[in-house]
Amino acid sequence: MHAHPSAEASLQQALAALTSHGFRLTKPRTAILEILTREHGPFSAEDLHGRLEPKMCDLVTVYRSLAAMEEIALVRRCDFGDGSYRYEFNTGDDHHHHVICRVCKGVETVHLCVADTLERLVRQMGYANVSHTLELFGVCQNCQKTSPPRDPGK
Amino acid sequence: MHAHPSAEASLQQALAALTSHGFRLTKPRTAILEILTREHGPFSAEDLHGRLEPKMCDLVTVYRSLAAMEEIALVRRCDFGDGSYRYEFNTGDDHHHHVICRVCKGVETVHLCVADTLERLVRQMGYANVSHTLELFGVCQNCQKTSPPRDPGK
DNA sequence: ATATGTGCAAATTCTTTGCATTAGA
DNA sequence: TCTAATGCAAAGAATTTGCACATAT
Repeated sequence: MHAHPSAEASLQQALAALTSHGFRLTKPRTAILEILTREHGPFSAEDLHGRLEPKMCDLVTVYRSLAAMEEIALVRRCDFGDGSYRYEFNTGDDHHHHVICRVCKGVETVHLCVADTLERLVRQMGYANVSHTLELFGVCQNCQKTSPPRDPGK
Repeated sequence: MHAHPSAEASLQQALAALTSHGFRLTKPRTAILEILTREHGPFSAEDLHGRLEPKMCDLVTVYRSLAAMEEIALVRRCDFGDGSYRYEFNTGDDHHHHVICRVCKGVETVHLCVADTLERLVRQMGYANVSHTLELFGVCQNCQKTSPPRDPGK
């Protein structure tokens, strides 16, 4: 049972990327990447910190590690608009988006992106280096059952 | 020279909406709505506060006013992922998105949305009450001229 | 050996809250 | 009048920074 096509391969690749960029291979960084390559997430810094072995490292180190990894595009930082960031391993090839349940905060992945049209339009407007963020929100099936469909909510 | 088709009309409508929802018509609220209906923004709370007459009100009041207005859908809160929120008047009828320049932080509006396809897909996945956020980022023409196209950016 | 990484504490930034005072309706 | 709105100060939450100590290369 493997979470990803090749979690192990991704991990090795990621570790190599770290060193090739002049970053040192430390226990916390390795541990963080192990989690990120095995489970899709995305995880908040605190989530991640909680999943690490008890005395692995300080929360600050998680933040700093993630910052380093984002710098070299090993991780993507997601913003679900709830005041904290989530991080996920950046496989590079699969551009995808998330559906976040407003109730249980669960996250599913949508492997379809339609923003290319928009990006093209924006390039035509004269912008360079165009990118985008797109997140979807809703109430998942489970949560619909649990609480009757009230709250037309935000 | 009018910024919007009918800034004045929007303002009156907005003020009416406030009272009809049991909110009182105060100077700060009126002033904030004047700005929001005249200029598209979106503005951060501090932007707005800076545009108000010197002693109009405290920044806290701007936050509280915007919260009230968002509650009754008079304003939309945007998240550009830079750690602060921007607010814009919600005309209701024009679903649009923004292009944010990474360099000068300027904002343009894109009157085209392609996320309907995605929303439909997500509904098919079983989600109710589906919505989305979509923001575009790039480097505007001006900023491309100013500084040579370095920084492949975030 | 030596620069990079880490822990701990404190600073920052944006936003929200508590409470006494002021002012709409 | 009488409740809702405001100002000021302080609390909160997430993230970042400073600095002495520890550690990967």
